[in-house]
Amino acid sequence: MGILVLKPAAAETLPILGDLTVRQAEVLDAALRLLVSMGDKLTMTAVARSARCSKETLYKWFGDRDGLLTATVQWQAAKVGMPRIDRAGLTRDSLRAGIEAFGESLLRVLASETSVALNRIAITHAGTDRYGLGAIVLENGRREMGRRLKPVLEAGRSAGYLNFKDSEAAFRTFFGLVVRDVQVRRLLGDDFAPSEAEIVSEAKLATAQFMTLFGT
Amino acid sequence: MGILVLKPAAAETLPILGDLTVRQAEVLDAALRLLVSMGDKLTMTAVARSARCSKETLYKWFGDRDGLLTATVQWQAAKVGMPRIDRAGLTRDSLRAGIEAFGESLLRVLASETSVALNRIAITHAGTDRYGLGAIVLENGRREMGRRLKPVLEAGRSAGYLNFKDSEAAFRTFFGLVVRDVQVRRLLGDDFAPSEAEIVSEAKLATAQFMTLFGT
DNA sequence: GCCGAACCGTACGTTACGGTACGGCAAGTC
DNA sequence: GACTTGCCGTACCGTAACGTACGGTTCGGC
Repeated sequence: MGILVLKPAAAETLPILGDLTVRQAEVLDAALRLLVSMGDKLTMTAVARSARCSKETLYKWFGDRDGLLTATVQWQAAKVGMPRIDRAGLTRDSLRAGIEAFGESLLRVLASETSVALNRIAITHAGTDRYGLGAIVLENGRREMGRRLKPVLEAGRSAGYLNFKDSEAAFRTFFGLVVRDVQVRRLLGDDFAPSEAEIVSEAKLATAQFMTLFGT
Repeated sequence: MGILVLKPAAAETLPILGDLTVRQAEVLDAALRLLVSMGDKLTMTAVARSARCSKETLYKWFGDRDGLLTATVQWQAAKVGMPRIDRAGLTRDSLRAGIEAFGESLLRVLASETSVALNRIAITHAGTDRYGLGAIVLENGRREMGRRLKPVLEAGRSAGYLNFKDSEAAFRTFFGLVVRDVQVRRLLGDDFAPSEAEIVSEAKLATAQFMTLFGT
């Protein structure tokens, strides 16, 4: 539906969102910047001006405002990279280091201005839009993180370093220990933001706590 | 500002928000119901119709749309009750039970439809409104919870049952252990919601984990 | 160098909603 | 019983943003 069935006649395409031209990607990047700075007050005219394209083109490509928003969110969500942890040659230390690095990355992303803006827009539209921005953010954010870390946790369990019943529950506990109230406070506009040093030390602490709870 | 300096000439007032008429409270209740069902798409006309009052009255009482929204959020936020834990005759068991009850209540509130709607609207408006809905929700929600639980944690430490440096950090960890990804997922429209039994058992687990990390 | 398609820039129609103005009514006061 | 007060109901205005239409322009293909 909508954006996913785009069939651009042009040449160069990007292997994402079901074929986007580079021009379309540029437009989405512009939209993303505006989304971060203007939030939901983003207007079609502003996007057109910022991306130096016509509104007619926007409507032709993305259908309507929701379509553009959806494409933009998907575009960014797909770009976010969570580290893939190496499972070969697992030791207690490498496991711990891997989990810690993952926690750092998680916290860094969730505290970022872009993530906050994206989640804001998704939350705003949650419940009352047909494209399901919330579902997209959930799928590419929280769910994807789970998919990345759980195999590692299970490998750690197989190696006898970790002890838990349900890897989903273990992941959710790790998520809670790392993120705590940071995301909600940022979403609500609390103007605190963890420094890079704090991100590192908080991820370290959370990992230590996680190992205390689930380590053998 | 705005709503807080209301000087209604009428007789019966409520000891909140700087004196509200019961009629005004009725209007706010109606607005709250509409806020839950319509979210940010709530319209002044709809509120007026639902509360069976005129738009003119709405504007006279609350100034403008943001004023009404702010008053509604404050109205509800002030109604939410977190348990005040008894600090007298503290034992290991009573401490644990108190923390656990607090966790239950916290989770129950944050997972509720009303809380989700309120936080959605506050997040939507965060950063770009002059009344600071986000700040209000933060102050009456997350902050107030901290103010309630921290004295208890400190009492537990004084009694030698708990061990931590910073009570704020300890509270944030407890928050993370209890809430985990529940609030964000609900905000994003994930249609899972913990049952009452799950709320109880999750709070119990989180408390146990918290005691493992900070208990003596 | 010509053709057609895609695209730009912009002006315009439409709609929805915030906010205001005004007539009427019911209740309390003198 | 006239006056005041507070509120309802509704019609109305202004603005802002969505979505469309159209003439002019670029650009790839031959």
